[in-house]
Amino acid sequence: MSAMRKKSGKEHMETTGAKVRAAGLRPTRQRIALAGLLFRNEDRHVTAEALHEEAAKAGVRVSLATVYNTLHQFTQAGLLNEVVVDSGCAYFDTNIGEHQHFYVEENGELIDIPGETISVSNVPAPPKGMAVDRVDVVVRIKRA
Amino acid sequence: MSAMRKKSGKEHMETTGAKVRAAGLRPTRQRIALAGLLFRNEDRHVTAEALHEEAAKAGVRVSLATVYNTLHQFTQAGLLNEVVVDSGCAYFDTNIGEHQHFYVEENGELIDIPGETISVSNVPAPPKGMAVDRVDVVVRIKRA
DNA sequence: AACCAGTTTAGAACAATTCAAAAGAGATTC
DNA sequence: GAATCTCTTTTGAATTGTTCTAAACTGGTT
Repeated sequence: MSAMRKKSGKEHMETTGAKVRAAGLRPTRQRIALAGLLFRNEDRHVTAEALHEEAAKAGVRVSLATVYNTLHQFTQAGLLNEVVVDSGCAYFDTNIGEHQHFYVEENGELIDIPGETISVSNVPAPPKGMAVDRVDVVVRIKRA
Repeated sequence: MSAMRKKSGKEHMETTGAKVRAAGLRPTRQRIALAGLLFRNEDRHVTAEALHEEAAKAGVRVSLATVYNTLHQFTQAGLLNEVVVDSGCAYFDTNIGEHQHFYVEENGELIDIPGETISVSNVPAPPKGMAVDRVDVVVRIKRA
């Protein structure tokens, strides 16, 4: 994942289309464009609003509703992870591997912490009939 | 904290008033009533809406705006902890000690995990100029 | 080219939360 | 105990982030 070769523009569009298709989603103009923005370079953290703006700036006309739909579909398909760090605003992370985050409360910025770094031990067994879905760790930081 | 003796009704009101005053807040009827509901028995997790309803049922007339204000003031005063587990709804926890949570995604229920149970190690140093405010661990669980 | 199911769109609807202005109530002073 | 001052509460409107809806559109197939 982190050892990802940079792709040329055309090559990128192809892999992007394939990615959408592989997720079982019809490769529409909008989904390909959004996937293009999301999976272009390194790992990213976006909000729906931010991605919507970014698409607009890139000259792609997509409605906000579609951005929301697409982010959720990608998440469901395992292409994105939803990160909850703030009630009132949903973040989506292109890094789908096991890892954690620094959250800068001041400006809402998210920073990845590689998955091998932090270790969480002694997570107790959940109540009868329940199973652990995932363990989220958020390190909230502020100006020193 | 957990070895808290149960208080009689009157005694409870007194300690409640004192608690509000000690937090540097004027002990108004509303704040005392809400503190009364919050710090009555064991640890609790509430949303603003839930506490508002609860107050109504208890015959206390408080506006929703005041519930929000009060929850935030109590949080700022260190009487409550805000727990972020769901974008779209804020939880407040009367347990202000170091501890973590199970979060039942299905119904939005929060369950305390005692502070000594889970251990998180190797939290990396935050970026230059930043300091760790706190480390939140949420164990998301679902029906097995 | 025609067709259908799946998509997108704009705008309305919604839910949680905050804001603003006016009325109300602790605390303090006389 | 009334006047007063400041902090609080209230109501209802405003905001924000997100979802819904119905109609228009489009990718894929025939």
